Amino acid sequence: MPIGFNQEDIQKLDAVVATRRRVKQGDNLFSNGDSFTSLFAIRTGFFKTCVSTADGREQVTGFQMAGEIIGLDGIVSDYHSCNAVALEDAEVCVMPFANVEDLSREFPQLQRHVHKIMSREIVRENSVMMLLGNMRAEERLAAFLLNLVQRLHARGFSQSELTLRMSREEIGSYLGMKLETVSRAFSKFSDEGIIEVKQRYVRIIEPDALKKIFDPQTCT
Amino acid sequence: MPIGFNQEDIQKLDAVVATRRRVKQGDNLFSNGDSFTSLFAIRTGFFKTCVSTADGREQVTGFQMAGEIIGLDGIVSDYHSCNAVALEDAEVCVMPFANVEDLSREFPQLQRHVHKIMSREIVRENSVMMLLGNMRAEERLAAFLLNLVQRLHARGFSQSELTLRMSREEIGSYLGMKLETVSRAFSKFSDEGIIEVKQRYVRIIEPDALKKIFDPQTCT
DNA sequence: AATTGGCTTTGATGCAAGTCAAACGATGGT
DNA sequence: ACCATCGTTTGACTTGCATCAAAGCCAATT
Repeated sequence: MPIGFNQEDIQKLDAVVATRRRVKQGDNLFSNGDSFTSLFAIRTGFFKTCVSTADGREQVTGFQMAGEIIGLDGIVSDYHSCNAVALEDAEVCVMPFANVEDLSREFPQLQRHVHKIMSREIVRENSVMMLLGNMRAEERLAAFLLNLVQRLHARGFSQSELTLRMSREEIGSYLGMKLETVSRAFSKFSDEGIIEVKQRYVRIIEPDALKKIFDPQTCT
Repeated sequence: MPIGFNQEDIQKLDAVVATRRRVKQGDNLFSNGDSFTSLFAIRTGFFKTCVSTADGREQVTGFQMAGEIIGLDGIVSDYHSCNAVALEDAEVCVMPFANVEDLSREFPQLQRHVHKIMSREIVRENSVMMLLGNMRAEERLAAFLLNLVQRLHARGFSQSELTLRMSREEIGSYLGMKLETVSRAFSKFSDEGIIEVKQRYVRIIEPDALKKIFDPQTCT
């Protein structure tokens, strides 16, 4: 929740949250084609969102963790155009979008907050397009790891250690590469002493080396 | 502008537009790092938006035509994170975002409209991610052409003929491929009699064949 | 302790797209 | 009309990643 509200406001703002909902690992919070009614704020757990073609190819469009909002894809056409899958047991706040809009009109701060969340998602997707369109496999993985660990750090976790919630295949789908290529890139980084990998546990030994792979110019 | 307003409302809504602005071909409407104050509605002309890395690689993130809104990337951090370049002489309506937010609070219809525009952009980017992550060169170009001609048709232009406003290199940047690969894909489609190409003029002879390339399953 | 199944790693090979290079074609200026 | 410039096409070659295949690792189950 954004800052700048008094006690009284905060009580009203609680009204955006209708209920909470638990989602078991592997279950969908919502699916492509579901009618859209609510945004979801992740309280605990970890999600992926993905779209798929008619012939079954799947593209992971994002990974979301506690504090992030999912469901924005549904606003435009009143039904969802992607799937949101829990990668571990999760709990979300259900925020009926009608409530969000009503209260946004009352509280400019909330209105601004909603706009920023949507804009942030647009900007994030811009940088994923850059990743997919211009970068090579190892650059993609380096950028991915740095982004993940940075977001986890902002939530109070370590900035050098993490446990991946997703498989090699899901990472590959997000980064536009095959699971074998993901695995090879992990092995390469590991051989070079940049990271330590043990299954889904990753420790970043040389963050600067990762940054350099991701962006060779700025990091001499 | 969305429907469902009466005469009086429409007059008030005119207040979102502060001024108009002309942008010459090749000029930037805004650039990465510019402070964000306004959204822009394209009246005439054609734009590309693009982001770039420190080492100079550029990724076109979208092409925008009359009636579309650009500048949404600036909301989250109050400065723009991409460049918007006019691909032909253009005119835009400048809509100071403060006005948009103020009037959104007054007119739920406008509020909804703004939300939908942002959501639509998120969904569009999702499908570009699918293109970049999962599709091969010819599929990407087929999808691109179909999307372009569909948007032009919605504006009253032909559904079988178009004049590209962008170079092979810009198409390639958008689709994550090199200009030579774009050119080869055009030549291939042309050899197969699916399209006719003469520089930037393109006539779609077999739209169904394009759809089939783009999505082999659903279009038997 | 052995078995099963899912995920991951590693190796060998093939291919789509990138790179390099040259020629061609349009366009605009002198 | 000519030339310079820029964008495009095409060909020959290279390469990074995908594909195919096999083996290894780990956790859960019997």
